[in-house]
Amino acid sequence: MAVLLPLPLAGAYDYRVPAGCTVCDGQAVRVPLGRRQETGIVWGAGRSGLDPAKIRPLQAVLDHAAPLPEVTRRFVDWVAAYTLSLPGAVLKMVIPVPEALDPPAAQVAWRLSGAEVPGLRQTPARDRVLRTLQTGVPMTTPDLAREAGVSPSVIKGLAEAGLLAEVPFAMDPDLPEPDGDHPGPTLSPVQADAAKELVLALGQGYSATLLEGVTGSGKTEVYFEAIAAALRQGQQVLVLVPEITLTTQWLGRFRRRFGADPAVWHSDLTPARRRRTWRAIADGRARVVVGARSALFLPYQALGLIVVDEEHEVAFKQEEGVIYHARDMAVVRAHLGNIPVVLASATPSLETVANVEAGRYIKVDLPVRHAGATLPTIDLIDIRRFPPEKGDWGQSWLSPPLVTALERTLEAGEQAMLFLNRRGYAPLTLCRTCGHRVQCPQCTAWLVEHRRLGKLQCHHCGHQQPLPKVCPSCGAEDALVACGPGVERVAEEASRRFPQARVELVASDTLAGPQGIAGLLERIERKEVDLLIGTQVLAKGLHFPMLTLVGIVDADLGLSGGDLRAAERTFQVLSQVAGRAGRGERPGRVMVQTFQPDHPVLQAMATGDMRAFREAESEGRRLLRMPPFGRLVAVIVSGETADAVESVARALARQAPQGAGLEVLGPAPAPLALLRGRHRWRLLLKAPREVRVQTVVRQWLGGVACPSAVRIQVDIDPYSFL
DNA sequence: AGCACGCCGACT
DNA sequence: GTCGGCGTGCTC
Repeated sequence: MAVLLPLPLAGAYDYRVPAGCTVCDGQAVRVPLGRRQETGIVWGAGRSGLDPAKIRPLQAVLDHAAPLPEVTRRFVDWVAAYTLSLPGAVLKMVIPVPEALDPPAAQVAWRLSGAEVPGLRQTPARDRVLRTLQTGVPMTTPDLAREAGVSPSVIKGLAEAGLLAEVPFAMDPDLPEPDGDHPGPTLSPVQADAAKELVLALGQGYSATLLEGVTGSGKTEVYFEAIAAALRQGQQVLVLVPEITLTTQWLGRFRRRFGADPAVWHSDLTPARRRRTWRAIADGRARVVVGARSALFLPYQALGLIVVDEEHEVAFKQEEGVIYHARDMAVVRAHLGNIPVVLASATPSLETVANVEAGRYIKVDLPVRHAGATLPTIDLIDIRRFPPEKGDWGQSWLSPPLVTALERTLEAGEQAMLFLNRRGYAPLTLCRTCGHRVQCPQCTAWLVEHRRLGKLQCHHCGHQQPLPKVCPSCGAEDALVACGPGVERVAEEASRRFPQARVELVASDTLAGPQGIAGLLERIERKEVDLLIGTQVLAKGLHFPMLTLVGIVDADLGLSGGDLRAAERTFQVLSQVAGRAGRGERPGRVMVQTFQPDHPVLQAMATGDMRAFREAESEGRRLLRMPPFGRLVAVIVSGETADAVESVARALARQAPQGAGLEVLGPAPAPLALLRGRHRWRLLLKAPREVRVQTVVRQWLGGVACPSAVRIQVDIDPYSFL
C-alpha cells in the first residue's frame, strides 16, 4: 500500500498493512519513517518494485477523521504534476495542521468540586472564579478566566488546591452557519438576470463563468445568490479572495446576507483556530469558507461551488514553495470536482478574457453601477504641463489642478483619496556629494526610507537599518537626500497643504492587524477622516459613499520595466482605484497624474474604452506568442556563490530543449540579481500553447548536473519577472 | 522535513 | 583528547 507523506519526498512510500487491518484510500495513517513516526495518507496500491524486506508495516490507522476525499487526492497529484513540485509538498498544503489528524484532544471544563479545603487562602480573584461557577454551568479555562476577570493561573491554582473538578466538554460547539434561506436584498433586474445564470449552473457539473461588472455594479450580491443556492442544495462553497486582511467590509455584507459568518482561512490564524476550522471543513460542517489562495487546497467534503473574487489580482500567484496560480488551480479543482467556478472582476485578466473568447468560459455581464450610481469622470493631468509647485516643505508631488480639486472636495465636506503604489517616504536615498545610492546588503535593491520609523528598509528581504547621518560611501555630512515620493511623503505634503483636513495614511505596513483595519474603516464611514492617502491596499473592494474624489499621484509607476503584464496590471490597479470614487449618491471624479497621457493604458482610462485597450494588448501578445497565446516557464537558478550559479545557468542554456516553437531566452542575471543574499540567474522557456511544457522541462533539467549548493526553481506560467 | 553520519575547529 | 559546527544523504 502506498502512503503519501506531507514531506518533500520524491513520491509516495510503500508500507505493509498488518494482517487483520483494513485501510482505504484517503485514510490517515501513522507510519514509521527512519527512526520517527509520521502521519500520511493512504495513496492507492503500492508500486511493488521494491525490495520486500525494506517495506515496514504501518503503525496505526487514524480513523476518527474522515478519509481525504478522492477529488482532493486527484487534485494533489494534478497540481504536483503541473507545477513540477513534489506531491508531498502539495499534500502539505492540504494538511497544513498535522495535529488536525490527531485524535481530538479531550477538552475539559471546570465545575466546583464541592470539596472543603481548610486553610485555603481567600483572594478576591479566587472568589470571583468560585462565584462564577456557582451557576452550575461548567466552563472552559479561557471562558472562565474571561468571565471572572482573572488570569488562567488563578484557575490553575484553584484546581491544584482541589476546589475545581474537571468535566468532559464537547469541543467545537456548533456555530451558527450561513443560511441559504436567509432573506436577501432585492436585486436590480440586471443583477437578478446575472444571478439566475450563476444559479442555473449549480449542480450541472463543471462550468467556468466570468462575472464581469464595472466597479460598484454589485457583483458580490450577484454571486451571493449562487452561494445561497449552493447552500440550499447542501453543498459547501469556497470564496477565494486576494487579500484576506481587507475583507472586513465583505464579511459585513456576507453576515447581513446569510445571518452568520463564514469560516475564514488565511496564513496567520492561531494554531487552535486553524485546527478547528480545518476539521470543520474536512467533515463538512463549515458551509462557506472565505480565504486566501491557500484555502483552495483544504479537503472540502462536499464542495459545490468556487468563487474567485477579483480574479485578475496577482496576489493569487504563489511565488514560493509550490509555485501556483490560485485562480487557475481553482478552475482545475472545479473541473476535477465537476462543479462550477465563478471568476469575478471589473477588469478581468487577459487570460480569462481569452478563455471566454475561445468558448471555454461563459461570460455574464453587469454593465452598470448598482442603485443608480454613475461611473466617475476621469481626467488625465499631464504633469509636464501642470508641474507641482514647490512648497515651503520642499518638493511637491501634487499638481495645481489636483490641489484645487482636493480643496473643493474638502470644502464640500466630502472625502478624498490619494493613491500612490509605493510604501514609505522615499524609494531612494542619494548622496548629494558623491552620488552614492543606499542599497540593501542582501538584495539588488535600493533601501526605502520609512521616515516615521526613522529607518531604511528593503522591501524584498525585510532588511532594516537606521537612517545614516553621514554618507556610507564618502562620509559627507548632511549630504543624503530623499529622492522621489512614497505615500508618507505625499501625506506630509497633504498635511501641509490642507492643515484643517484630517489625513490618514494607509499602507500594508501601517495597518495594525484586522482590528486596526476595522477601526480605520469605521472612522472613514463615520466621516472622521477627510483625506485618505494610501497604497494598493486602498484599491480593493472598499465602499465609501462619501468618497467623491480620487487622485492618482503617479500613474506611470509600474509601466516601465520589462514585465509582460505591466500595462495590463497598471490598467487594472488604476481602474480599481478609480472605482472607489462616487459609489454613493454623489458623483465621483478621478484625477490621474501622468507624464505620458498618450500611453494606451492612460488613454483607455480616459476614454473608458477598455475593450480597445484589451484588444490592442491581446494583439501584442498574440504576435509575440506570449501568454495567453503561448506558454512561459521561468527557470530560476540561485545560490550563495555567484560563480556556481552562473555556471549552472550556462549549462542549462547549452542543454536548452530543441523543438518546434520552443525558444529559451537567457541565461541572464535576474533583475533582482541578489535576493536575501542569494545570487540569481534566470532562463525563460517559451512554448506554443499545445506543448506539454512539464515534460520538456523535466527532461531538460534532468540532463544538467546541479551541485546541491545551487537550487533550480521552476515557475510554470510565471507572473513575476524579477 | 527531520535525523543520521561525517569530518574539521575551540574548549575542559 | 572531546563537544559541536553544518554539509550530504536517506527515509518505503
